[in-house]
Amino acid sequence: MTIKDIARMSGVGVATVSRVLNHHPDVSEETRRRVMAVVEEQGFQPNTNARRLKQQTSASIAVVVKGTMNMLFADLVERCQQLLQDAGQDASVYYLDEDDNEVAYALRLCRERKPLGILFLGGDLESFQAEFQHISVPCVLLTNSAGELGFPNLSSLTTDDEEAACQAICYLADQGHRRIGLLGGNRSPTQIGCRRVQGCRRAFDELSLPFDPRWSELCRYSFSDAYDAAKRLLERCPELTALFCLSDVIAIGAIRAIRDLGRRVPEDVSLVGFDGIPLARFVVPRLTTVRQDTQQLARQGVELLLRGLRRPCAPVHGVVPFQLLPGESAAPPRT
Amino acid sequence: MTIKDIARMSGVGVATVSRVLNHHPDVSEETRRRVMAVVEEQGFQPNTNARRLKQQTSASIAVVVKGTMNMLFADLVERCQQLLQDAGQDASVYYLDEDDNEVAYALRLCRERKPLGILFLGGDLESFQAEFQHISVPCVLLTNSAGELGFPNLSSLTTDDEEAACQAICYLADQGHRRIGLLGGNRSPTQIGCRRVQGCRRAFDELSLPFDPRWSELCRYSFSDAYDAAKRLLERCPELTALFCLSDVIAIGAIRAIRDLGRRVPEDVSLVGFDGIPLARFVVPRLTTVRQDTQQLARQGVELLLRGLRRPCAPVHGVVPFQLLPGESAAPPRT
DNA sequence: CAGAGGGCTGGAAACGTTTTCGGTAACGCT
DNA sequence: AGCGTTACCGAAAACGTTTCCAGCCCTCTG
Repeated sequence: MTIKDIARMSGVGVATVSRVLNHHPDVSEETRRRVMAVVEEQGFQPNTNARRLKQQTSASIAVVVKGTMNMLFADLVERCQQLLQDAGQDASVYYLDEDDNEVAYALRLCRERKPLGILFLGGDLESFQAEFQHISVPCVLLTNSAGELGFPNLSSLTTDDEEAACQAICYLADQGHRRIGLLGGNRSPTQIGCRRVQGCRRAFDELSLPFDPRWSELCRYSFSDAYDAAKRLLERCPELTALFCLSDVIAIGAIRAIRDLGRRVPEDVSLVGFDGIPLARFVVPRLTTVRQDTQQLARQGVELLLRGLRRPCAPVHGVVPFQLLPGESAAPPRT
Repeated sequence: MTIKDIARMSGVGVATVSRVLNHHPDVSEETRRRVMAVVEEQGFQPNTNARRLKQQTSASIAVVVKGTMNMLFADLVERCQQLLQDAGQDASVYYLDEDDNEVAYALRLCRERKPLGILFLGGDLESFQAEFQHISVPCVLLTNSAGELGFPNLSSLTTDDEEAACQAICYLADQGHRRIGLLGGNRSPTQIGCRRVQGCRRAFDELSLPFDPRWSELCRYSFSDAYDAAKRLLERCPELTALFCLSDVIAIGAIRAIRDLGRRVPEDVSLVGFDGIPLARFVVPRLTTVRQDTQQLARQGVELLLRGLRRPCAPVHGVVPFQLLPGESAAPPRT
């Protein structure tokens, strides 16, 4: 059953059927009705592949998730998918390792699947600008900023990582901590990790706190990597009384490590996380953390992408609010 | 950049390029090399839409995830997506609430998106047989069984929930527990919850353990719902010395509740979870749990679906192995 | 009444593949 | 030399749409 059959059955040309199906204005009301009648009766659905081949698009949105272990994204990807679906868009989700080059991946996607637009969840386009300029569909980057890059088809939405990290450190300092370690940030430090680290530095400076570069350990966003890194860090630097973890997942790995070292949270080591995933309220002890607003992130991000889809428009680089959420994992150090 | 360009650049016909790309045997080694060189150099990727139009195979696989909070699915969906992608299939993921009717949803998907096949992650087709019979594409149901339903286009893969639950209860009984509570199973008990509960009953019978219906509390697969349910259960029945939770997420919510009640895990209340999510090894205390083999589940499930895609074949209803993973959350009760 | 213009329509050319079918060259055999 | 076989290859016909373009008919204007 093709458009041709419909044309024959309703006594019109294929072009007219196509026009009816696409709600094209140039077709008389009477013809439209006649064609639609046949379409309905036959339960005809136009062939998606042919349609897409001709239109040179795949009619779906690609959601590229980088750093899949980060539980923040689980929430985010679900929200985005929901929102896109509500807007009548089909979304294909692609999960990438932290090691993968997301832009190269997206580029391949563009060639193979021809998505209408791309939603990046996490990832760091700054490192891959060269590749990115070959991507021409509208893109939105969530949880990271792409403002300085200045691509006309790229918007971004992020939490103010620097300020949030700064406040987290201040929170710990307020409690009396003076030797604060840093846990997280990729092996090859990403922009996002950098911004948070920078916030920490600013706090250290403002508060005249010491910072020894040895007090920092890089790790991926996974429980087990964080576990190992936390062990290394605390064995190397037992003088630390607090740790700022660049994500909640990392913080949870660290809690386990601290306990396995025979120390306690928060009595011996205080902990502040980042992200505010639902789990943070339920682990023992409850995490003190920076909550990113995933609802805003998803809502505005999808909005931005949809707008770019309708017609090209100037890129937006927004910041969504965060919230320091006190838990039980940070307390004054024992004297 | 099309196959035509590649043909021109490597001085062969389009048919030959196509043959090379499709690993067709009828092409000399020398020509193959020459063509591949150009393909690599240009980073050429054949147009999926054109390919699919010609091959008469359509669009993509729908992955319908029901019960998104269950962290087991986060892992599973990612694995499935990866495997499908490796097989050259595009996967669209759809997240559903536990309240949604997944079959009605899939039906709508079939009308609107025309997926090639459907992979159900979680969900309970038994309740929606009437709707399901209108779905004609090949389907695979993961983590639940659909054997008794006998649909020719529906395969399923599940852990032996009953046996696993039975072993979990035996494990607790071995430690000396005699008053064991049950936590989980949806408000409207799903098939999967039923099977686990049935396993428990069998264990109770075999071990001649008492079971008071008041010792069971239903809840969804979410931290907060589990938290509330655990509180209700333990306040109502303080005599319980152990809880079998129908998922790890529920167990984690329960741990929090138990602590907030001023009791300790495992000293006052022992806990066994279900699923074996990565997090289980990192929470405090480490969860004793039943590990479902997500790798097998995903691999075999995708395999089954792909086979059904190629040509209709008899449905398979498999069982994948599980493993009781001792942690620190279950210990002998204090006398 | 001629011509212009607008509303509808259908034919046909794309879109980028896969695959059939026939053709060429090389080779071995009688 | 003639023939059959084999190994490779290219032209061209699909696949089912969308869209450009040309054409028709009508109405309106001068």
